[in-house]
Amino acid sequence: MSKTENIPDIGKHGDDFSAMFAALGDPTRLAIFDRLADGRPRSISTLSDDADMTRQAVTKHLRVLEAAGLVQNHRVGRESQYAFCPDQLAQARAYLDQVAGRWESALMRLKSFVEDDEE
Amino acid sequence: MSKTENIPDIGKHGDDFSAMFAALGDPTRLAIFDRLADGRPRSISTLSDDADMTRQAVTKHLRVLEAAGLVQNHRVGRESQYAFCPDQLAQARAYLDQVAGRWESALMRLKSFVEDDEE
DNA sequence: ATAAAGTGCAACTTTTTAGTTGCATAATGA
DNA sequence: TCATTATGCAACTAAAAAGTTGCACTTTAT
Repeated sequence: MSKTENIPDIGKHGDDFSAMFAALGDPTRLAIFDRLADGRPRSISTLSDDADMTRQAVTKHLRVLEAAGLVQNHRVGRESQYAFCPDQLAQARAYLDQVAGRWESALMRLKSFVEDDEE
Repeated sequence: MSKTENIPDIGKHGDDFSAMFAALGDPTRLAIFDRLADGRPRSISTLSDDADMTRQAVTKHLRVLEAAGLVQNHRVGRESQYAFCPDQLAQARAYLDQVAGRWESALMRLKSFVEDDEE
């Protein structure tokens, strides 16, 4: 286990993001999340209607999304409404932007290196 | 299975994104991906050095990332170099932006609805 | 009051994923 | 040449995830 290379600070914050990506990493969950992006809260039954699986399965998916902070739940009467929650989405976007930014910077450095080499 | 509500076109493209998110949804893989964002290709051994798991495990993770189009592999001599691949990352960002956009639009509509109601 | 709708909990099976080990093979350096 | 380094393949174990079923409970509508 040589520690020669610089070790990125993943593990400090990287795990958090991976949990959120994991929540989105299931087609059913991503579909639910995508659907809730119109702002309208929906009950579990409503969300289960279009899914080709049990209500219980959908419930589990919703709890995974909730645990990841991607949706919010509040009970109204006998039904529990799940609603889109934009905060974590913003976090995910910020993270991906940051990664893309590092990549761009690396490209720039490589470009200027090549240019320096050519003159 | 009532089809009263409008069904989003997830499944047409949503599954693709979920596969990519799933690839990023593991802390080890996200760490590798994050690390490769500096543009420097690295061999499997190099990437295994800092990981607290077997080289084979890292290899599997790299193949998952490769299958998702997040990294590229090419063999040089006896070692196989894995490099950052920005295309899919851009796709992911675009998708999240689109979702966030839909959410924003929904907020706007709600806002103007409330304003209309108040006057 | 009572049936129906919406949900929750718990136990269970099945499938996938993460990780390991052992062995074989190609490329490199002394 | 021969040891070393880097990798690939296959079989395996262990753990997590996905999904099911059955039953109980609360809320709503008739």
